[in-house]
Amino acid sequence: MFVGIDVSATRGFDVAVVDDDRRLVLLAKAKTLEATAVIAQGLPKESVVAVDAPPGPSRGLVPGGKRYRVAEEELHRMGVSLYPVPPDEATAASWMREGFALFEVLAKAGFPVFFDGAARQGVSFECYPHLTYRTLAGASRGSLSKIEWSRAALRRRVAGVPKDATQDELDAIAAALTAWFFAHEQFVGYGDPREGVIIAPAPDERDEGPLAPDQLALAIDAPTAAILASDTTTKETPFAQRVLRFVANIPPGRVATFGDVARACGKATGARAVGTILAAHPFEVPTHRVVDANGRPSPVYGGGPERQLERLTAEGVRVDGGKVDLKESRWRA
DNA sequence: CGTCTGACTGCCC
DNA sequence: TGGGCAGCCAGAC
Repeated sequence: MFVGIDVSATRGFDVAVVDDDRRLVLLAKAKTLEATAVIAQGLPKESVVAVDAPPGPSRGLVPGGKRYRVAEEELHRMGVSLYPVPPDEATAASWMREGFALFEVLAKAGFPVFFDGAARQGVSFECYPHLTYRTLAGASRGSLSKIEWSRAALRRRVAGVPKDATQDELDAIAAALTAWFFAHEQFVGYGDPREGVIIAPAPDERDEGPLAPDQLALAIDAPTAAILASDTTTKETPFAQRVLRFVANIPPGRVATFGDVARACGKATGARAVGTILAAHPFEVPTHRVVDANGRPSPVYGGGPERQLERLTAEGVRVDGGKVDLKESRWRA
């Protein structure tokens, strides 16, 4: 089985499983690391697990005392940006720390991290869905929204992708697909093996896509399936999920405007709706990192706008005259 | 369903 | 610089 896991610090783990014919056989959300561990333990030994998160901190191998990883350096040179992993675990973003923990769980379940050498089964590795999409759909996203672009990249590569899949789910499927390419010796790795590599597909030119017609079937043992079934509620709409995922990924010390979030989530004029969604999830994502187009905090932020600015100040954001310096602190994903 | 409201924006004074 | 205002989208009846 080829397994993909999308990690979110606040909303748990999305898990996708693809079989050898590239049919999606399982798509579910596990809210906790423990639930994910149960899934991992139920996997066949010869599975390959791809995770959208780093396995460990930077080892400082980039010349010049840089703090990020070699993989980030290499991808940056290719025009692919990703949030850098710091050398010290304590300052890593919470979703990164979830990733570190997940890789430990996977190792215990019989899937140690792959560092280099020939592809083999019974391993886990880091992937980056954005990079996978880029390889499969082309570098330019054009006028497509992120989710449309993601879906286009997976079309004809994986059978059985639900029409209403969220971005989290698509990312998990992209990870599972990356595991498939890895196991079929069609992959490239970025980074230094001593530190950890990011794996991306390198599709064979003769690649003809999934071999079987669309169909969904559970191929996991019953106890695991039962746990998944009880843990699969996703009440948010796809747009709301994208918004929450995006905001969850704004790093400490950076901010985004409501309009930035709306644009990144595929609805350029949906800034107001972003506010609606954040208001409904005040504790699940770092909403203090979202400010208006002038850099001002929300008048109705829990605890007051001053509290929001305090939190930002504590993260190192410069605040002046009741507003943040957007030029300096704005985050571009 | 239709209608209303809001952690928004850009544009016009 | 700042207030008014129309347009916008998701969520709540």
